[in-house]
Amino acid sequence: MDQLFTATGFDDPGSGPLYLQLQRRIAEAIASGRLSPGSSLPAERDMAAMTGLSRVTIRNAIQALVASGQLVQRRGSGTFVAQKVERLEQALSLLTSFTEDMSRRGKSVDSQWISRMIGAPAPEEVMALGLGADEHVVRLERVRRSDGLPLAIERASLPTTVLPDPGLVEGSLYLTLDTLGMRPVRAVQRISAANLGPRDAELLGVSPGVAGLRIERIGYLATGRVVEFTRSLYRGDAYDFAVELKLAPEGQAK
Amino acid sequence: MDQLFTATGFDDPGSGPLYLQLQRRIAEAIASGRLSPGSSLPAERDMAAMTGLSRVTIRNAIQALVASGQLVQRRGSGTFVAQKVERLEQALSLLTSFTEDMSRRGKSVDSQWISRMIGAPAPEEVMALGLGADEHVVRLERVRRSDGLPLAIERASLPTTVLPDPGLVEGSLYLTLDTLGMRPVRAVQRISAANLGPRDAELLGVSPGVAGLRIERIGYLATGRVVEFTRSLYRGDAYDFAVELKLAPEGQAK
DNA sequence: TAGTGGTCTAGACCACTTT
DNA sequence: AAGTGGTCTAGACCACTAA
Repeated sequence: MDQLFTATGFDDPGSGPLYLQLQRRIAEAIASGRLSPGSSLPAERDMAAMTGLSRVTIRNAIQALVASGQLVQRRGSGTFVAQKVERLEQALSLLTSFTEDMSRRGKSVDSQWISRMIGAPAPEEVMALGLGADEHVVRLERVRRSDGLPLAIERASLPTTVLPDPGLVEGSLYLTLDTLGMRPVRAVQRISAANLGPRDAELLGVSPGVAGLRIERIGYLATGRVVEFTRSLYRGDAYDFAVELKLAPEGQAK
Repeated sequence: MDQLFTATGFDDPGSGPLYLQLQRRIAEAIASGRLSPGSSLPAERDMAAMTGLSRVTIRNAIQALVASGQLVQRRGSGTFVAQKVERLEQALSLLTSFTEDMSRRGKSVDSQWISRMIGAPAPEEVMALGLGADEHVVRLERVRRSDGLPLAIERASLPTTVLPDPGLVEGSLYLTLDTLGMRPVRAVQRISAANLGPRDAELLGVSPGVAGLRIERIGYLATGRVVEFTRSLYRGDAYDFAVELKLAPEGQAK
């Protein structure tokens, strides 16, 4: 960190904007390990003094690194190199719950409940769950953590006819459904990517704008009845989903 | 747009930072349609004069909307509301190529080649393709577009023993492999989310930092031989991947 | 209380696009 | 040539955290 923030080497003409030059310097220092995870950077005002740049320029350089999750800023405290997050991989070919998936690979799992409630369904929920008039839904909203690290936000909606009481779910949702004879045997998922909003980012402990994996799942019983409608948001830097694809059988091709 | 940028209504105490208040105003105007896709916003200096805020604050408000793809800025030209992008959905259960997938739903497909070359494999490629010593790889890099809109960047690597000449691929890679008797029947994909870097964002016509869907695929012949290693980056706002999951058969459970 | 990041300002010059 | 976004500065006050 000693010669990282010097005034030397900032020659505008060839190397682009100053804030990008500084950003590159810091990114390389992190990648090379010269700045190790958890270590703190100098205060913004100090960096400005050391480099001869203005504080606004310093902030501009830092901003992208915060947005991409490489740095973390805490007001009143400082700027720090983010902890490395081990990237987990989930097989998508099998229908397993978060809890089962994690414990299979020896990770601890816990949930931080945000809300558990019964209410009138939103139009989106009526559609997804195929609800009749005056049917109600149970909503379970929680942050899923593994080894203490927030990995995903899970927002599940189920008809009260499937899950009468949200208090029944403690750990695994699928385990609870199992005991009720309501475990889905089939599910359809839609996967997309989106920048995390401020609220979701805070729940996951990352900066707003970081890329997240958004997954919508509708689970079915063997009878074809819909039992769950779950919207999850995974940290993009912490999760891989693996899928195995097969060629369509000749007769089935369309 | 007439009363969108007035000085009224910016009372700090209750509503948070000024730039967030303005950002919210603009986002709502876009969502409600008062600002329609393609229409231009006033120049930053004009917005500053109209609202009584400084230009820096205006830029701060606009920045997040640009980062999330709702606005587009063009130097020397202006700030515009982004065109709406129809969200496409791809079934992941079947092994199909981009070209086949798109034409099945009646979209035009074209590719913009970035490079087609033969070279020595990178370590990553040796790993994925299971290459021997002095085997070479064909690299195909292109931007995939549908109806003229860039949707994905595709970077494919194949052993020269599978595809001797990159010039053989014009449209669909899988169609070309088909004629060579080298079409994969099975593939494994890994899906994750990442913020797009400046180069990839430019190729896709979005702003750096926008969330993208990253997909790595390894394709196998019936014999088990690896034929392709493809890394793709999809626009997160334009693509959904759909997957159907099934419960593990009892006997196969582990 | 001292130090940190968060916000905000007024003004400046540059690079680019449009006319 | 005029207008636009892109970059940069010096200085200020606020909100939060830590000792």
